[in-house]
Amino acid sequence: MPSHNFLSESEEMYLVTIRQICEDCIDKPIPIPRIAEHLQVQPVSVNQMVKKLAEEELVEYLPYKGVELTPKGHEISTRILRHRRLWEVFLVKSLEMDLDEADELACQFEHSTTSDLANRLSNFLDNPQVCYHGLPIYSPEEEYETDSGIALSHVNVGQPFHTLRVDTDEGLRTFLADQGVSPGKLGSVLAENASGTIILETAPGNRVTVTKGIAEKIIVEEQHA
Amino acid sequence: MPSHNFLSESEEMYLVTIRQICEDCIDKPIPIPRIAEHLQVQPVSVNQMVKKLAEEELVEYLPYKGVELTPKGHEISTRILRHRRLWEVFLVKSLEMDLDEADELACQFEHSTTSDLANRLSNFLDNPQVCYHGLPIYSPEEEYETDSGIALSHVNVGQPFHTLRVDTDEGLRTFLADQGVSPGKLGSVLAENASGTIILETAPGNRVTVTKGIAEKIIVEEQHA
DNA sequence: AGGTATGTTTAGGTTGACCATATAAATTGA
DNA sequence: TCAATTTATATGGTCAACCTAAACATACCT
Repeated sequence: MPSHNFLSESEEMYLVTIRQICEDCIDKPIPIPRIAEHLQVQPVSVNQMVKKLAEEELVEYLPYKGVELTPKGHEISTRILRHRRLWEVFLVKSLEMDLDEADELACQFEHSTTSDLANRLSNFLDNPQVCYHGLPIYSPEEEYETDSGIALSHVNVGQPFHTLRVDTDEGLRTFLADQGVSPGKLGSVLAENASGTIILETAPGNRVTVTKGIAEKIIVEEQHA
Repeated sequence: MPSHNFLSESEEMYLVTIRQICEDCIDKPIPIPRIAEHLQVQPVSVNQMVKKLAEEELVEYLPYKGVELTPKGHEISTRILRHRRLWEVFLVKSLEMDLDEADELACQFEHSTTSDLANRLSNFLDNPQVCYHGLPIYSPEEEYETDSGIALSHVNVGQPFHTLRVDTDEGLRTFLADQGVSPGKLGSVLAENASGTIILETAPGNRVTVTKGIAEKIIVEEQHA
């Protein structure tokens, strides 16, 4: 039986954790031990919680394989991440907090944040598209984003694009964000060699070279007209 | 034995509830059933929690009489109320939320708010002195406020003053706030009759008449030179 | 002073989120 | 293919915060 839709803080944390591991590494079913590690909790506990979430149809669980978010679970985690990142931006931008402290607090606030509050906050902050980690702040509509993006490795030379996601680890993401490759930003493909290495231009005169491997993790949308 | 000083959300709620009943009505020891009523909880539960709080030396419990905050308890509840009211002001002033919704949310946020965050928030809001209910936003120093105020009923005719607190029920407090009698606001005593009824001036030409009973609940500080 | 209403405590139960330990099952790789 | 490793589950325990029901103590009023 489904849907009270009253999730505990704990349930919410599990959902976003699963979602974030997903964002980081693409390989679809997330094994339970990885979740345990992220949450600093014993695998047993994750197992129990995953069962509960599966009953509520927020995740699908394939024993010995791992866990995947259902559309419902995806939608909820998207909303929570939106809330978290909006708070992060507020705390850093308006209150000039440390990014680390801001993250910790945002992580608390996200659970008591209603959609209405999030919208007001977004509006107050001039609708930021990206948080201070370069991760996207989803808009309320795209709650189950149909993911129209394609990998940068499949973009033709000369094609302008804007970045949707950067599905890499934190370090690389930060590096790329510094180079102008982060959600919302524009760029174009200048050249590509036989081995798949790609040269981008992210701003006039600012060029970035990435390997094929990395280009596969950069999800973009082609820019037309 | 005392002082981890890690209070659960629940413990914090009990402390501020006791504090607020206190703010509202002055009669010192708060009976357990009143706390239960405020928190919409069974008296048994309050009893248990009060015992725990007493062990932590945050309240003093006199069976069949009631509960009083210790200085430590007072300090903590003051800090929490400061946090709550700052959030309330932010949500209403900056995000234009409904006062009711703002209160509900502020009530959640207060528990994850550090003093540092509160100070930044206060600063961001231009250090407001009063929340939208006309209740004071304590400053971090006066954590155990030595309560220098005197009752308005003891102020001499002609004496200017500023209001510190209005220890009445919500309805009356709102009425008085509308008339210019709320924390931080100035006024002076124009006249007093034999039965103790007092006439105030809160702004040029704006007069308010209050009974002796009410004047006893309005705590002010005399304004000199 | 005594009896009732009110307040307090005891005892036992529930739920949510975690834990440890032990056993069972599946995957992996030599 | 079979042992070694990894992963899952079953069982039972803790702790916090609540609950009900019933027993008990006190206060207050006549």
